[in-house]
Amino acid sequence: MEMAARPLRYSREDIIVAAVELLDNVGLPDLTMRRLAQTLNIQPSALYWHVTDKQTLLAAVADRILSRTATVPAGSSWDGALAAHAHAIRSALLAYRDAAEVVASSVALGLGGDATVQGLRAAVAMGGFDDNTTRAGASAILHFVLGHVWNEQQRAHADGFDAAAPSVKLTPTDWNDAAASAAADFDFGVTLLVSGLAEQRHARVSRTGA
Amino acid sequence: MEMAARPLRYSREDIIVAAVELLDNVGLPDLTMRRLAQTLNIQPSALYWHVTDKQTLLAAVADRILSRTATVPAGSSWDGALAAHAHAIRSALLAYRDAAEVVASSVALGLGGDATVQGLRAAVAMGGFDDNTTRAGASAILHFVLGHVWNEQQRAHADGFDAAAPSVKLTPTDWNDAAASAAADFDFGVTLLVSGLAEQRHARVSRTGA
DNA sequence: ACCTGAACACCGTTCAAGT
DNA sequence: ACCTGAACACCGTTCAAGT
Repeated sequence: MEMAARPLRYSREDIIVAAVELLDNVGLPDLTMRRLAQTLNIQPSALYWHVTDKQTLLAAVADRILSRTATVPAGSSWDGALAAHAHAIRSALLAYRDAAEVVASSVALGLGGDATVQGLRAAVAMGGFDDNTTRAGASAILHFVLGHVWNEQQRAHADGFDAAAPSVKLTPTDWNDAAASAAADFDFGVTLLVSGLAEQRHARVSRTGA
Repeated sequence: MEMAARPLRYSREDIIVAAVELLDNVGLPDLTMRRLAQTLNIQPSALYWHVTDKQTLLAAVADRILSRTATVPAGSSWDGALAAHAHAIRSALLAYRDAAEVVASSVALGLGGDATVQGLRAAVAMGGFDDNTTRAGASAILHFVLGHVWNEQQRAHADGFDAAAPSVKLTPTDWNDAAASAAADFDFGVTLLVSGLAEQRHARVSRTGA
């Protein structure tokens, strides 16, 4: 029901910001080019002056959602920095509806999340690992983070408005428990990967290029 | 160009099998209800007598793709069984185009992959971990596997038919190298999680329910 | 530089009706 | 029990044309 008059002209940035907002309001399945155009009071075709296609727009949306997670907290241990980074990514994703799915898709397509990957690698590299280990370790962490939060957000949406399994009816108290155990499970997964990496460091297994 | 006459009547199983085959042939974006109906020589609406909607069909497709990975190899160590299971899931996914994306979506939706999750948990449980650790550990592994193979399959498709980054032109030799290093990275990720779990076992950290 | 208008080639899903 | 025919309410994208 937004009736604010539109500016005479939009920038590409405006389109991306509006897309992030629409994503958060209606979810990924309803984030369509036509609906986005509608909220901006322009024709659908006008969007294609600013972005080449929907996939590219979604990649830009993903990068914007992740934009505050690129910096590595300096002056701490590599394992602490890595865990902190993983948690920062989770927080950024939880801030927008369906964000994990959008980011996971863009990352899989190789279109987004580049700065975030760099940040994770930087944290791993602090541990003095070789390049291959750094790359593989960072991407293992990223995959876990995206998969976990994707599940988390999907369950939240299902429990919020769906019948799901009619046998288990969730009360607000259960909802808090679910959120707490999701956070605990996330932390556990991160710990698993970080300590696995630490173990690798101790074992000094050679992992030089293919 | 299949011109084989269709049977008088299809079963739900026939629909699922045809969907898996179509997925492998044309990929997920082109796996539409209308196109599936076309390959079966029936009207699109006829599909809805067999399945309630596309989401449910895709969940059934996911379960079928994973169907040969549910059993735990008996008589080995828990960590060996777990790693073997992870590799079995990867193999099953690599057998069909875009399989990782289909399975990841179904798992996130909570609609499929149940038997596979049970199998992973059974392997972890062999290590004598408590229920929470078993659940969280198994799902961490599954998230990594799905994320990794999703990337792997997406890159394979991009390199096969796309311009991608015109700066790097991939030769068949590079293609082999890429496949080998993908396998190595996968194995490394699995090792990270398994050894992280082993470490947890040694440390005997209490992780009783929320 | 930025947008409109109109079209193209599609989607998933429902539902009465047929056999 | 299984399928047809026809419709509904949408999609993403292109492209000439306007300002």
